[in-house]
Amino acid sequence: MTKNNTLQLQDFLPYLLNRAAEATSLDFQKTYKDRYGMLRTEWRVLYHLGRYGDLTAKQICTMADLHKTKVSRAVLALERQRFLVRTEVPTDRRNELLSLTKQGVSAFDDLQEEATRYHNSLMATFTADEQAILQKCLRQIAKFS
Amino acid sequence: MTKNNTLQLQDFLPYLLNRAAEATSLDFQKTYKDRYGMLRTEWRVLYHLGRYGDLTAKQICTMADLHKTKVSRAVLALERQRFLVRTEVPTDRRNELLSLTKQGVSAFDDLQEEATRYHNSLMATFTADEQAILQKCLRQIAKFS
DNA sequence: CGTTGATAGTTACAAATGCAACAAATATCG
DNA sequence: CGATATTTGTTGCATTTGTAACTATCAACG
Repeated sequence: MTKNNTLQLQDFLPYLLNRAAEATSLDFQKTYKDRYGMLRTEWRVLYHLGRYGDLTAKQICTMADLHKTKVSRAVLALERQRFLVRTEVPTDRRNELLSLTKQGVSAFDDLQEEATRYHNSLMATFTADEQAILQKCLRQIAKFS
Repeated sequence: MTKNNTLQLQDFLPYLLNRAAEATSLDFQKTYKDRYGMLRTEWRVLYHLGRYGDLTAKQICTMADLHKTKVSRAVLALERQRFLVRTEVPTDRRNELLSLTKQGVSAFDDLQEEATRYHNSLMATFTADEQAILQKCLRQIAKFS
Protein backbone atom coordinates (compact mmCIF):
# COMPACT_ATOMS: atom_id res chain seq x y z
CA MET A 1 0.00 0.00 0.00
CA THR A 2 1.23 3.45 -0.83
CA LYS A 3 2.28 5.27 2.27
CA ASN A 4 1.97 8.96 2.69
CA ASN A 5 5.34 9.86 4.10
CA THR A 6 7.02 8.64 0.97
CA LEU A 7 9.87 10.13 -0.93
CA GLN A 8 8.79 12.59 -3.56
CA LEU A 9 10.34 11.76 -6.88
CA GLN A 10 11.24 15.41 -7.25
CA ASP A 11 13.39 15.11 -4.16
CA PHE A 12 15.01 11.83 -5.11
CA LEU A 13 18.59 12.75 -5.82
CA PRO A 14 19.28 10.45 -8.79
CA TYR A 15 16.11 11.68 -10.45
CA LEU A 16 16.85 15.33 -9.75
CA LEU A 17 20.37 14.91 -11.04
CA ASN A 18 19.18 13.20 -14.18
CA ARG A 19 16.63 15.83 -14.94
CA ALA A 20 19.08 18.64 -14.29
CA ALA A 21 21.76 16.92 -16.36
CA GLU A 22 19.36 16.32 -19.22
CA ALA A 23 18.17 19.88 -19.20
CA THR A 24 21.65 21.36 -19.42
CA SER A 25 22.91 18.76 -21.86
CA LEU A 26 20.07 19.39 -24.23
CA ASP A 27 20.72 23.11 -24.06
CA PHE A 28 24.39 22.86 -24.77
CA GLN A 29 24.13 19.99 -27.19
CA LYS A 30 22.51 22.31 -29.67
CA THR A 31 25.73 24.25 -29.90
CA TYR A 32 28.10 21.46 -30.84
CA LYS A 33 25.50 19.60 -32.83
CA ASP A 34 24.32 22.51 -34.92
CA ARG A 35 27.70 24.05 -35.49
CA TYR A 36 29.85 20.98 -35.98
CA GLY A 37 27.54 17.97 -36.21
CA MET A 38 29.15 16.46 -33.13
CA LEU A 39 27.74 13.99 -30.66
CA ARG A 40 28.31 14.31 -26.95
CA THR A 41 31.13 11.83 -26.81
CA GLU A 42 32.83 13.52 -29.72
CA TRP A 43 32.63 16.84 -27.96
CA ARG A 44 34.11 15.28 -24.84
CA VAL A 45 37.00 13.77 -26.75
CA LEU A 46 37.61 17.01 -28.59
CA TYR A 47 37.56 18.79 -25.28
CA HIS A 48 40.20 16.58 -23.76
CA LEU A 49 42.51 16.97 -26.71
CA GLY A 50 42.02 20.71 -26.77
CA ARG A 51 42.49 21.08 -23.07
CA TYR A 52 45.31 18.67 -22.39
CA GLY A 53 47.11 18.36 -25.72
CA ASP A 54 47.86 15.17 -27.59
CA LEU A 55 46.63 12.01 -25.92
CA THR A 56 46.12 8.37 -26.73
CA ALA A 57 42.65 6.89 -26.80
CA LYS A 58 43.42 5.00 -23.65
CA GLN A 59 44.33 8.15 -21.80
CA ILE A 60 41.07 9.74 -22.83
CA CYS A 61 39.20 6.69 -21.60
CA THR A 62 40.75 7.06 -18.19
CA MET A 63 40.46 10.80 -17.90
CA ALA A 64 36.92 11.06 -19.20
CA ASP A 65 35.73 7.79 -17.76
CA LEU A 66 34.46 6.67 -21.14
CA HIS A 67 34.40 3.14 -22.49
CA LYS A 68 37.01 2.40 -25.12
CA THR A 69 34.44 1.56 -27.77
CA LYS A 70 32.80 4.92 -27.32
CA VAL A 71 36.12 6.67 -27.61
CA SER A 72 37.09 4.55 -30.59
CA ARG A 73 33.97 5.54 -32.48
CA ALA A 74 34.20 9.18 -31.47
CA VAL A 75 37.79 9.32 -32.67
CA LEU A 76 36.76 7.80 -35.99
CA ALA A 77 34.02 10.39 -36.42
CA LEU A 78 36.31 13.27 -35.48
CA GLU A 79 38.94 11.97 -37.85
CA ARG A 80 36.47 11.77 -40.71
CA GLN A 81 35.42 15.33 -40.10
CA ARG A 82 39.09 16.36 -40.07
CA PHE A 83 39.09 17.52 -36.47
CA LEU A 84 41.98 15.29 -35.49
CA VAL A 85 44.74 13.12 -36.92
CA ARG A 86 46.43 10.02 -35.57
CA THR A 87 50.15 9.39 -35.50
CA GLU A 88 51.72 6.11 -34.62
CA VAL A 89 53.91 5.99 -31.57
CA PRO A 90 57.10 4.26 -32.75
CA THR A 91 58.03 2.96 -29.32
CA ASP A 92 54.71 1.17 -28.89
CA ARG A 93 52.75 0.63 -32.00
CA ARG A 94 49.61 -0.30 -30.13
CA ASN A 95 48.98 3.35 -29.25
CA GLU A 96 48.12 6.10 -31.60
CA LEU A 97 48.64 9.64 -30.50
CA LEU A 98 45.67 11.83 -31.28
CA SER A 99 46.16 15.50 -32.13
CA LEU A 100 43.70 18.16 -33.14
CA THR A 101 44.01 19.68 -36.58
CA LYS A 102 43.83 23.42 -37.04
CA GLN A 103 40.16 22.91 -37.69
CA GLY A 104 39.85 20.89 -34.49
CA VAL A 105 41.56 23.55 -32.42
CA SER A 106 39.33 26.19 -33.88
CA ALA A 107 36.21 24.16 -33.06
CA PHE A 108 37.53 23.59 -29.57
CA ASP A 109 38.16 27.26 -28.98
CA ASP A 110 34.74 28.14 -30.22
CA LEU A 111 32.94 25.49 -28.22
CA GLN A 112 34.88 26.16 -25.09
CA GLU A 113 34.02 29.81 -25.25
CA GLU A 114 30.39 28.90 -25.68
CA ALA A 115 30.61 26.39 -22.84
CA THR A 116 32.05 29.01 -20.54
CA ARG A 117 29.37 31.44 -21.49
CA TYR A 118 26.66 28.87 -20.88
CA HIS A 119 28.18 27.75 -17.61
CA ASN A 120 28.39 31.32 -16.39
CA SER A 121 24.83 32.04 -17.36
CA LEU A 122 23.65 29.06 -15.33
CA MET A 123 25.80 29.94 -12.38
CA ALA A 124 24.76 33.56 -12.43
CA THR A 125 21.38 32.60 -11.06
CA PHE A 126 23.01 31.45 -7.82
CA THR A 127 24.84 33.25 -5.06
CA ALA A 128 28.53 32.68 -4.60
CA ASP A 129 27.87 30.44 -1.62
CA GLU A 130 25.37 28.39 -3.53
CA GLN A 131 27.75 28.02 -6.43
CA ALA A 132 30.50 26.74 -4.19
CA ILE A 133 28.26 24.29 -2.40
CA LEU A 134 26.70 23.04 -5.60
CA GLN A 135 30.09 22.33 -7.10
CA LYS A 136 31.37 20.71 -3.97
CA CYS A 137 28.36 18.42 -3.67
CA LEU A 138 28.35 17.45 -7.32
CA ARG A 139 32.03 16.66 -7.32
CA GLN A 140 31.59 14.49 -4.31
CA ILE A 141 28.68 12.63 -5.83
CA ALA A 142 30.53 12.23 -9.11
CA LYS A 143 33.43 10.81 -7.13
CA PHE A 144 35.83 13.42 -8.39
CA SER A 145 38.98 14.32 -6.55
CA MET B 1 45.29 28.39 -29.38
CA THR B 2 44.52 26.93 -25.99
CA LYS B 3 44.34 29.65 -23.39
CA ASN B 4 45.29 29.14 -19.82
CA ASN B 5 42.40 30.74 -18.01
CA THR B 6 40.07 28.21 -19.52
CA LEU B 7 37.19 26.42 -17.95
CA GLN B 8 38.11 23.16 -16.33
CA LEU B 9 35.89 20.39 -17.55
CA GLN B 10 35.44 19.31 -13.97
CA ASP B 11 33.86 22.66 -13.22
CA PHE B 12 31.65 22.74 -16.29
CA LEU B 13 28.18 22.36 -14.94
CA PRO B 14 26.63 20.13 -17.62
CA TYR B 15 29.60 17.79 -17.35
CA LEU B 16 29.51 17.73 -13.56
CA LEU B 17 25.80 17.09 -13.60
CA ASN B 18 26.16 14.30 -16.09
CA ARG B 19 28.90 12.59 -14.18
CA ALA B 20 27.02 12.90 -10.91
CA ALA B 21 23.78 11.70 -12.50
CA GLU B 22 25.52 8.75 -14.10
CA ALA B 23 27.20 7.76 -10.88
CA THR B 24 23.98 7.72 -8.88
CA SER B 25 21.95 6.16 -11.66
CA LEU B 26 24.38 3.32 -12.05
CA ASP B 27 24.31 2.71 -8.33
CA PHE B 28 20.57 2.63 -8.04
CA GLN B 29 19.98 0.92 -11.36
CA LYS B 30 21.47 -2.22 -9.92
CA THR B 31 18.56 -2.45 -7.53
CA TYR B 32 15.69 -2.38 -9.98
CA LYS B 33 17.60 -4.21 -12.64
CA ASP B 34 18.80 -7.06 -10.49
CA ARG B 35 15.62 -7.50 -8.52
CA TYR B 36 13.01 -6.94 -11.20
CA GLY B 37 14.79 -6.78 -14.53
CA MET B 38 13.54 -3.25 -15.07
CA LEU B 39 14.96 -0.51 -17.21
CA ARG B 40 15.15 3.05 -16.01
CA THR B 41 12.07 4.19 -17.87
CA GLU B 42 10.13 1.22 -16.53
CA TRP B 43 11.10 2.13 -13.00
CA ARG B 44 10.01 5.69 -13.60
CA VAL B 45 6.65 4.63 -14.92
CA LEU B 46 6.19 2.19 -12.07
CA TYR B 47 7.08 4.95 -9.68
CA HIS B 48 4.45 7.30 -11.02
CA LEU B 49 1.74 4.70 -10.84
CA GLY B 50 2.75 3.70 -7.34
CA ARG B 51 3.02 7.23 -6.13
CA TYR B 52 0.04 8.84 -7.81
CA GLY B 53 -2.35 5.97 -8.46
CA ASP B 54 -3.87 5.01 -11.77
CA LEU B 55 -2.85 7.17 -14.67
CA THR B 56 -3.03 7.18 -18.44
CA ALA B 57 0.12 6.97 -20.50
CA LYS B 58 -0.34 10.56 -21.54
CA GLN B 59 -0.44 11.72 -17.94
CA ILE B 60 2.79 9.90 -17.24
CA CYS B 61 4.38 11.52 -20.26
CA THR B 62 3.52 14.94 -18.91
CA MET B 63 4.40 14.31 -15.30
CA ALA B 64 7.65 12.51 -15.95
CA ASP B 65 8.61 14.50 -19.03
CA LEU B 66 9.06 11.32 -21.04
CA HIS B 67 8.35 10.86 -24.71
CA LYS B 68 5.25 8.86 -25.48
CA THR B 69 7.14 6.15 -27.32
CA LYS B 70 9.32 5.57 -24.30
CA VAL B 71 6.29 5.32 -22.07
CA SER B 72 4.50 3.08 -24.55
CA ARG B 73 7.36 0.62 -24.55
CA ALA B 74 7.84 0.76 -20.80
CA VAL B 75 4.16 0.05 -20.27
CA LEU B 76 4.35 -2.92 -22.60
CA ALA B 77 7.31 -4.31 -20.70
CA LEU B 78 5.68 -3.78 -17.33
CA GLU B 79 2.51 -5.39 -18.60
CA ARG B 80 4.39 -8.43 -19.83
CA GLN B 81 6.03 -8.82 -16.46
CA ARG B 82 2.61 -8.51 -14.81
CA PHE B 83 3.42 -5.33 -12.94
CA LEU B 84 0.46 -3.46 -14.36
CA VAL B 85 -2.79 -3.94 -16.25
CA ARG B 86 -4.65 -1.70 -18.67
CA THR B 87 -8.34 -0.98 -18.56
CA GLU B 88 -10.20 0.85 -21.26
CA VAL B 89 -11.84 4.09 -20.33
CA PRO B 90 -15.39 3.76 -21.68
CA THR B 91 -15.94 7.48 -22.04
CA ASP B 92 -12.89 7.84 -24.26
CA ARG B 93 -11.56 4.71 -25.76
CA ARG B 94 -8.35 6.37 -26.85
CA ASN B 95 -7.01 6.31 -23.29
CA GLU B 96 -6.15 3.30 -21.29
CA LEU B 97 -5.96 3.60 -17.55
CA LEU B 98 -2.90 1.92 -16.14
CA SER B 99 -3.00 0.31 -12.71
CA LEU B 100 -0.39 -1.60 -10.81
CA THR B 101 -1.07 -5.22 -10.00
CA LYS B 102 -0.45 -6.57 -6.53
CA GLN B 103 2.93 -7.60 -7.81
CA GLY B 104 3.52 -4.10 -9.16
CA VAL B 105 2.61 -2.50 -5.86
CA SER B 106 4.92 -4.80 -4.03
CA ALA B 107 7.79 -3.98 -6.38
CA PHE B 108 7.03 -0.31 -5.96
CA ASP B 109 7.05 -0.52 -2.19
CA ASP B 110 10.29 -2.39 -2.22
CA LEU B 111 12.01 -0.10 -4.68
CA GLN B 112 10.78 3.02 -3.05
CA GLU B 113 12.13 1.92 0.26
CA GLU B 114 15.45 1.20 -1.35
CA ALA B 115 15.37 4.54 -3.13
CA THR B 116 14.76 6.34 0.11
CA ARG B 117 17.56 4.49 1.77
CA TYR B 118 19.93 5.29 -1.07
CA HIS B 119 18.87 8.91 -1.20
CA ASN B 120 19.41 9.28 2.53
CA SER B 121 22.81 7.67 2.38
CA LEU B 122 23.87 10.13 -0.30
CA MET B 123 22.46 13.08 1.56
CA ALA B 124 23.98 12.05 4.84
CA THR B 125 27.38 13.11 3.59
CA PHE B 126 26.19 16.72 3.45
CA THR B 127 25.17 19.22 6.08
CA ALA B 128 21.56 20.33 6.29
CA ASP B 129 22.42 23.61 4.63
CA GLU B 130 24.22 21.90 1.83
CA GLN B 131 21.34 19.54 1.28
CA ALA B 132 18.88 22.38 1.02
CA ILE B 133 21.03 24.35 -1.36
CA LEU B 134 21.80 21.34 -3.51
CA GLN B 135 18.13 20.55 -3.91
CA LYS B 136 17.21 24.13 -4.58
CA CYS B 137 19.88 24.52 -7.25
CA LEU B 138 19.08 21.24 -8.95
CA ARG B 139 15.38 21.94 -9.05
CA GLN B 140 16.04 25.29 -10.59
CA ILE B 141 18.35 23.85 -13.21
CA ALA B 142 15.91 21.05 -13.94
CA LYS B 143 13.25 23.72 -14.40
CA PHE B 144 11.05 22.26 -11.73
CA SER B 145 8.43 24.43 -10.10
C1' DC C 1 -24.66 13.77 -40.09
C1' DG C 2 -19.92 14.32 -42.49
C1' DT C 3 -15.70 16.36 -43.31
C1' DT C 4 -11.64 18.16 -41.12
C1' DG C 5 -8.59 18.46 -37.32
C1' DA C 6 -6.80 17.14 -32.95
C1' DT C 7 -5.40 13.56 -29.51
C1' DA C 8 -3.72 8.84 -27.46
C1' DG C 9 -1.06 5.44 -28.39
C1' DT C 10 1.73 2.07 -31.48
C1' DT C 11 4.99 0.76 -34.90
C1' DA C 12 8.87 1.04 -38.17
C1' DC C 13 13.25 2.47 -39.21
C1' DA C 14 17.63 4.74 -38.31
C1' DA C 15 20.98 6.08 -35.04
C1' DA C 16 23.48 5.32 -30.64
C1' DT C 17 24.96 2.33 -26.95
C1' DG C 18 26.86 -1.75 -24.28
C1' DC C 19 29.03 -5.96 -24.24
C1' DA C 20 31.68 -9.61 -25.86
C1' DA C 21 34.75 -11.35 -29.14
C1' DC C 22 38.52 -10.25 -31.81
C1' DA C 23 43.30 -8.71 -33.90
C1' DA C 24 47.70 -6.81 -33.24
C1' DA C 25 51.47 -5.41 -30.50
C1' DT C 26 54.05 -5.92 -26.39
C1' DA C 27 55.36 -7.88 -21.78
C1' DT C 28 56.59 -11.78 -18.88
C1' DC C 29 59.00 -15.56 -17.64
C1' DG C 30 60.29 -20.37 -18.22
C1' DC D 1 64.19 -17.74 -27.86
C1' DG D 2 59.13 -19.25 -27.40
C1' DA D 3 54.70 -19.96 -25.13
C1' DT D 4 51.40 -17.44 -22.53
C1' DA D 5 49.34 -13.29 -20.70
C1' DT D 6 48.36 -8.36 -20.99
C1' DT D 7 47.36 -4.13 -23.25
C1' DT D 8 45.42 -1.11 -27.05
C1' DG D 9 42.14 -0.55 -30.04
C1' DT D 10 38.39 -2.25 -33.45
C1' DT D 11 34.35 -4.83 -34.95
C1' DG D 12 29.90 -7.41 -34.67
C1' DC D 13 25.67 -8.09 -32.59
C1' DA D 14 21.90 -7.29 -29.52
C1' DT D 15 19.59 -3.75 -26.93
C1' DT D 16 17.95 0.90 -26.36
C1' DT D 17 16.71 5.29 -28.05
C1' DG D 18 14.79 9.07 -31.15
C1' DT D 19 12.06 10.57 -35.01
C1' DA D 20 8.45 10.24 -38.01
C1' DA D 21 4.71 7.98 -39.83
C1' DC D 22 0.73 5.52 -38.81
C1' DT D 23 -3.99 3.83 -36.61
C1' DA D 24 -7.94 4.60 -33.98
C1' DT D 25 -10.87 7.49 -31.50
C1' DC D 26 -12.95 11.69 -30.48
C1' DA D 27 -14.04 16.96 -31.17
C1' DA D 28 -15.65 20.86 -33.89
C1' DC D 29 -18.23 22.96 -37.04
C1' DG D 30 -20.43 23.52 -41.42
